[in-house]
Amino acid sequence: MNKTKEKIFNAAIDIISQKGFYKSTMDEIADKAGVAKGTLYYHFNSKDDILIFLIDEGLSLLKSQILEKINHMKNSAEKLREIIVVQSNFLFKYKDFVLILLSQLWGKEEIQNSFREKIYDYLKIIEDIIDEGIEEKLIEKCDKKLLSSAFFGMISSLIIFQFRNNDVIDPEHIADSVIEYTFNGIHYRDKSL
Amino acid sequence: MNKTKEKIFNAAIDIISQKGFYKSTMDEIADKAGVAKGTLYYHFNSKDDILIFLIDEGLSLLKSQILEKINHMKNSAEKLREIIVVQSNFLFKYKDFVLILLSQLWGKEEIQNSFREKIYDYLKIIEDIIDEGIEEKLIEKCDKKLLSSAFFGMISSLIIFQFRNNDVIDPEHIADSVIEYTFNGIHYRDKSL
Amino acid sequence: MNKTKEKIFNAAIDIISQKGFYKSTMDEIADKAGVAKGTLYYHFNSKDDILIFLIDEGLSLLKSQILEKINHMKNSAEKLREIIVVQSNFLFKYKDFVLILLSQLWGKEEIQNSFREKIYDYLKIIEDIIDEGIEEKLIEKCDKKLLSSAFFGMISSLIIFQFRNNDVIDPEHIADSVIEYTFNGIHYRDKSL
Amino acid sequence: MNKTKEKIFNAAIDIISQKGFYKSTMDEIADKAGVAKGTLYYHFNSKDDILIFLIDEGLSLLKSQILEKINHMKNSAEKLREIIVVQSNFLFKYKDFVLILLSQLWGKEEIQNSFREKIYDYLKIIEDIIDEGIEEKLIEKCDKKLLSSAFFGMISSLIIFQFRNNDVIDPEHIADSVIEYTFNGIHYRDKSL
DNA sequence: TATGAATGAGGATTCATTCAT
DNA sequence: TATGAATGAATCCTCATTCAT
Repeated sequence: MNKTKEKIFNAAIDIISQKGFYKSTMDEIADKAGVAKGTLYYHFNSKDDILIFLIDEGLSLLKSQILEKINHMKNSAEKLREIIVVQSNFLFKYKDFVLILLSQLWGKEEIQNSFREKIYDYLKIIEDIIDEGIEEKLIEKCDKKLLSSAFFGMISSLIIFQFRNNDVIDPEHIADSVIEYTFNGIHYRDKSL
Repeated sequence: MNKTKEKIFNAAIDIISQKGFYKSTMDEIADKAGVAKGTLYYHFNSKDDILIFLIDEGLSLLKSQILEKINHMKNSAEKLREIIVVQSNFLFKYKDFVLILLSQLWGKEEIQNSFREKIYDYLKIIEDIIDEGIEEKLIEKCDKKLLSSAFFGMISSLIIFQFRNNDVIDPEHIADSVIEYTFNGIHYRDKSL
Repeated sequence: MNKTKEKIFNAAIDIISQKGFYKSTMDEIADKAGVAKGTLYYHFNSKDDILIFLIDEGLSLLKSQILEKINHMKNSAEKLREIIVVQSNFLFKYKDFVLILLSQLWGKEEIQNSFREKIYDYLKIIEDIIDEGIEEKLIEKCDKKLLSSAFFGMISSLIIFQFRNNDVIDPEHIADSVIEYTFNGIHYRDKSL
Repeated sequence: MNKTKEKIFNAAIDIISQKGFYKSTMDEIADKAGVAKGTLYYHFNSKDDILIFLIDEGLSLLKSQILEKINHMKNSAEKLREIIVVQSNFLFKYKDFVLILLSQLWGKEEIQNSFREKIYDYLKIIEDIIDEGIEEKLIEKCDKKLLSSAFFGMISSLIIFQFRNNDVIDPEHIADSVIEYTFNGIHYRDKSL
């Protein structure tokens, strides 16, 4: 990504997360990037193209961060814990990107189908780990597709929690809570025994 | 809601869930509803106004369905189970509405803030039950705001799971799995003992 | 004019003078009049028709007020003086009507041509008096059509003066000044002689 | 003003004077200007903005014409005469502009208030000269604000006279008559003495 | 006489995209 | 590579008018 394209990339994240994809205009993005509108079309084929590029870059980053971390781990439960941590941190570091992504997952149009396909690729990573965990008897038998969806939705929607609390929350706390919740559930267990 | 307004309401749900709010046009909605474009504006102030009305009606329905069910329940764990069941069923029965709702939760504009406020109201119901459950020692101590967000996100995102499986899924199965997951977590427990 | 029509008439004057004819809507006029929109169409054929009725009624009133006053006057200079007084007072008493009238005199469309024709009828009254005055050697020979136009424009535009001074002006003072100006001009005359 | 903006400017004057501001459409103006509708919005923010630009340009031109002429005059009576001449000629040369201006002076909306403010600026020029004239004992003491309004209205409304006579009038004749009328009034004076 | 729900033609405005420079 | 003036299809919204009651 050269200098100009990067300026556009950052401006697009900024503007689109602020106003939503459809309410963002090429003018605004160009303005924010400090380039002429025509320049956008030199680097991207269309407005949709910018969005696709954004999503691809963001998801690639998330995937690579996760794979890098869990690469040399052996224990699948540990891997899942790490994914929760990485995804939580990613949520806060790249909040604007995540907002754009989440706003695009619910449509029935072709472009949104393609975004969901990319999410499925990501979920596959999680599913594979769940599989491992089941095999290793670290994780209960379960519907792994269902679980990975739930897993993804649970963490992502925490961004709503973040809105509600005006951004003053601690990613560590979130990750810990989600790990506890995910592994042990909310059922009360008498610890006095 | 009179006859005409209801025709518009149904057409709007249909069109907007299909194409997304911003790609839906007033012409299409009017066409689908079988009324003239001007009639839309006789019953609603603006396109936004239709969306707001949709969200309000949908969330009211969900809330009333849940409150009706848990009204005469005593056990808070039972109540949470019921909420999972109702919300899961709602997800499948009113999939189109849920898609519209989910697509609107991630923006920073005033209208989306207002939608999130309405979600918070809904989450309050869940939080109160969690509180009860903690008091009754049926549920572990936890961050209830965080948990209710996670809870909502987990169930909602199952709609992605549904997309992935081309709609051939069983709401019962989903509800059961989510209940199991939520209460006991995914940690393997040796049942041979 | 029956009760309902009068309510509409007054509401129309009010709304149209406030927002201008084209920015006024039938809804607003009906609202202000306290009747249903359909009722407007029972009493008038169209929006234009309301405007025409307004102008006709207003100009008739002005004409009748003037004719009543100058009817038994003999001296044409006195008559002109009286016209200035009446027209000045009319300007302040029926300011809203005058504003509507003045806003309509400058177009090239058929309806505005018709309004100007009505103004010409009014100017004829003045011209005839000027004629008398010239014959009686009370008024200098002049282009009476030009003069009556100037005369009308001069008084009417005083409404601009009124705007500028936030309505706190004295019609008497205006009438006196215009009379003095009209008859003697602004040329300095040495009164010490 | 660049080439395209000038084309729009001329087209707007033409169309708006013909049909009135509110009955003129952006389509018509674009057509007449020989540009696409979007081009109008590249050069102006809105339809109102075109009107404001028109009024500003026209009044600037009138002011500069007058100031240029009276700049090196000493005698204030001469200056007033010159203003009458210039304004009369302007009336005929830029009849379309004057019609647009006059149609906009009578409303109570913000935009019309702003137009009147601009007229007040113009009237100030006249007032100052009246002041000078009074000081130099060339003009009788009078209410200069009232007089400048009357003065403006008198000349402007001659456009009605022009309508009435189907445009076949002589600006020279008008200017002469108005000068005579303004300075000496219409009172008969026995010249045989 | 009076109502007000429904209409639909009309108009202002937006904005992604193009292209000559 | 980069620009920005120009485009015009698309879209929201307005509002005078109609008509069944």
